[in-house]
Amino acid sequence: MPKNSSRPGKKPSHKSRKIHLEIYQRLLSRFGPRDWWPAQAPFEVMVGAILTQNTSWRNVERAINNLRKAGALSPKKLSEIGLEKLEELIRPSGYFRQKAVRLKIFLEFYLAHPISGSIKKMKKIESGKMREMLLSVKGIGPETADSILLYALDKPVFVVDAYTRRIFSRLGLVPEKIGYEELRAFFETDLPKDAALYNDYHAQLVALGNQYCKKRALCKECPLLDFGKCKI
DNA sequence: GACCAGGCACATC
DNA sequence: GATGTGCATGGT
Repeated sequence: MPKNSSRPGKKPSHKSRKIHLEIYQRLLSRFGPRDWWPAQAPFEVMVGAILTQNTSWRNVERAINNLRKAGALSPKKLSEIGLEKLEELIRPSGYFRQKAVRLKIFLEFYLAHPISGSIKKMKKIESGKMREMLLSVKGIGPETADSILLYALDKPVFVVDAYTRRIFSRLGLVPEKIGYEELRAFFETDLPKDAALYNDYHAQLVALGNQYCKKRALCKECPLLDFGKCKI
């Protein structure tokens, strides 16, 4: 099987599905529907997915606002803008030199055949194939690729991030050093292939992570504290 | 002032 | 294959 495109062929387990749905319901009743990246144009979501690499969303918003104010938040404008100007605009998101280059490389990919700058064309490409294509772009790793697939293209791909790993390993449901693909399969194997569910579930986990599951434990009032056996 | 945040590529062993 | 390192701003 090609690298990164496989889904381990584990049989779905009703028990784990039940655990997921119970966790999700609990988060949903605490945080309400997260409505993540709802009104944003898919292209903005893709830019945000790159800018948010290892960075708080607050800082990404500043960078995106700068791009918007400069009229640079379109594929054409963004590809025309100079590298130094782009660096200046996205500076608040951190790693600005790296990210400016990554955005430029991504734009080349996005504007060239077979996508030709069309979200519609991207959506038509089969999910696994699109994932492979995204992963072949320098600067796009698994989480960024999956964020684009799920939040920009509505593909049912579960996004795994640092919070996901921390939360589920602290709950004792997965090993602390579980790999990205393995953790993704932990969700995708046992849940229906439902982009809306994956979208909100992941957003709920980030909400939980932000408030109650930072590196330094913030467990007080965590809605999952009594769930399973949290190790903290 | 130290630590952390919605990663990734690359070097080294 | 696993582990370490550089990249950088802004909040706590």
